[in-house]
Amino acid sequence: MAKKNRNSGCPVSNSLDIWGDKWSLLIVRDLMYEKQCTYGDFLKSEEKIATNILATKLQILEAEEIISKSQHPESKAKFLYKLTEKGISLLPVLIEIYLWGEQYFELSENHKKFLQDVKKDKEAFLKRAQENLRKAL
Amino acid sequence: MAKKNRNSGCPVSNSLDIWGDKWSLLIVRDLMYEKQCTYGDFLKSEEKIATNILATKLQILEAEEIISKSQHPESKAKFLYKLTEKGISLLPVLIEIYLWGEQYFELSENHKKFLQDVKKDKEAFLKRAQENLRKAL
DNA sequence: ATATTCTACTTGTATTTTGCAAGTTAGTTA
DNA sequence: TAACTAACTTGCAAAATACAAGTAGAATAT
Repeated sequence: MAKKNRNSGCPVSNSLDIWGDKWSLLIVRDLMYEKQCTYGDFLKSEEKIATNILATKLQILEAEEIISKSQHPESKAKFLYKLTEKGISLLPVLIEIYLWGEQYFELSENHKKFLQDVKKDKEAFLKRAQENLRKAL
Repeated sequence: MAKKNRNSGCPVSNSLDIWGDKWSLLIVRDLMYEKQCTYGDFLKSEEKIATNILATKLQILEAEEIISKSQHPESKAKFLYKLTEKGISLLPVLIEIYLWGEQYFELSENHKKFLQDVKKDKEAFLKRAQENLRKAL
């Protein structure tokens, strides 16, 4: 699972090479909400990612230093996944995707509530959320 | 090439179902820069998309009303692809991806210049760029 | 202590998507 | 009217995705 060579010179292309797929940003989304997740937590989320895909994507995101993997303080059988600083800096991207999606899809109540919060003051929300996530680093 | 059923309730998941891949946002990027492109223009861009993939992605993006296809005013052999309003509203997403990528990749000179412009005043840039694209609608 | 369950995966295989190379067809240009 | 261009399509190989089942070590229940 080595890093691919990225030489496009375009930051969009290089970024999409890492997390431009159906699942990576959903993993980041889960970590934005939960701060830290176990393997099982990811499996539980609504979109029902297949376990082998999850394993692969977690490996890639860890290799790219977007997430980190650490021991669970209460069990040797569990691991905790968290966003790194590089992952936390993806929040503005994620929020803009939320805001775009809001315009064109029917949302569930919890997502509506989340966006209400975001839209009150986007910059303030981001700052708050990112600071909050940094505490878990 | 029918639309898939999207019922996740999460706007991120629903959005990624449409354009969560390596190529779709690069097509949007090209249209942000160029305003309107022919099929051949897309093929010329740096990342060298395969022609069958391009055809498929253009179809999907058109079906999702993110881009529109119209006759070229000067030739019956050519078509013009443009961003729709739905596509234009993807610009904030694209810009945040640019800004994220800037932090973690080496950029080419033209992308550096572009970002310098963006960073002077992000909101103003977006408004200007979006208004500019709307003129071509 | 040991059998059962839990947690984080891995493996096998089918399906879908991506990628490359080579057509094809209608419209344009020499 | 022949060559060329533009926008695709087709065929096939390779890779990614998806589903189902299995495994190994740690925790829990008996």
